[in-house]
Amino acid sequence: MPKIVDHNAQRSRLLDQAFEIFADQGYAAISMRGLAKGMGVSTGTLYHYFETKDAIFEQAVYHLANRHVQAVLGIIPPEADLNTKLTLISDWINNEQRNLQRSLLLILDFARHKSDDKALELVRSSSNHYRDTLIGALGNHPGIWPMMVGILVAALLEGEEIRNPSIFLAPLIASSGHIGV
Amino acid sequence: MPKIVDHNAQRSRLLDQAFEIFADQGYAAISMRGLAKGMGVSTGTLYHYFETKDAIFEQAVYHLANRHVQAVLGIIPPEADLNTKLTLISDWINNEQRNLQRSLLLILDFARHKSDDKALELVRSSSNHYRDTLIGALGNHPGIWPMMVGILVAALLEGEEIRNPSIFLAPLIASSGHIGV
DNA sequence: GTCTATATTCGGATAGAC
DNA sequence: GTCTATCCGAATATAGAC
Repeated sequence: MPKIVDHNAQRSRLLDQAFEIFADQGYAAISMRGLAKGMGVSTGTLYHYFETKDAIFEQAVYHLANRHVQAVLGIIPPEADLNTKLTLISDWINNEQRNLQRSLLLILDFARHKSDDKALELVRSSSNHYRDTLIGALGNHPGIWPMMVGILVAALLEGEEIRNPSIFLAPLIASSGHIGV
Repeated sequence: MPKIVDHNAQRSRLLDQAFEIFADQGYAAISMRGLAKGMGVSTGTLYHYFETKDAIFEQAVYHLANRHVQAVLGIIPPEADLNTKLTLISDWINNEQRNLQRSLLLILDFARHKSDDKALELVRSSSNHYRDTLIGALGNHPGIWPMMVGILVAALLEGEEIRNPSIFLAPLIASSGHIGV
């Protein structure tokens, strides 16, 4: 009988590593050899688990988006009131800001360099995944998604850490009439 | 007699061209040779006007930031009321969205690849230039800057055009008690 | 033209479950 | 010992720089 490894778990581990490398170096800058070396496997192994370099990238992005989304869903009790949910999400953003910013930069970098239809679809669908999760948790208040994205990017531009994102998010929810007033 | 060209005007023209090329290809991807070729001048000419590739990039970014800022200041009568100013800025964002997004992507791309102190300072100071202009025109309402950035980036992610940014900006101003209510 | 570097392929080596 | 998923890395083909 053949050597058995948990194919899915191994795949998942490879995707995590691939994401780190892509996020550090950018999509175009890293070669399959460099990728394999950085992951401690051979190019052959990489092709055993994935079709192409594009496929690795695509799946790595989705993989991390899914992990993020699951993490948010996991910490938000559906029956909690809006104020509690807002606090929980705000804390989560604080803790995950580096990773969220890295994801965002990687996606934008990818969209910049590869602007064919498939690439744009990847960008759109992974960003929608984040957006829909946020809206699902806090409700569809106008501007909550651009504000969320802007908080992450503005912090990058300032070179500072995000302190308390709920300061900016709360008024948007309040003005829709669900909190305070 | 030496050939006379308006040194400043020529410089300015070169910076505009350089920005377009950097914005299209990214900072790391383009060589001085490629830059010169794309601008239709020799590398010698380039080095006559600028010290290094870094210097060209830095000045090109500042040059465009200045142009944008001056454009905004030019269309906003200081004595206009807040609603009028908001409408004017909103229209301007609509018209300039492509260029604003390109600037933003270029700056983020640069910050990603060169993260030494000088690079971070360039990022910070050019982004502050935009932010202070916005705040100077509309007032320092909490969240107005991240919202502005987020509107631009979220549109990139969705692959859609920005329609009416004032929908998102107005409530922030209103909730500070200067408009409506 | 040469040279370099890339993505992808392929024949074979290895590990480990039976 | 047998069998095969897993893994390797040299080889291939192709593209682009110079």
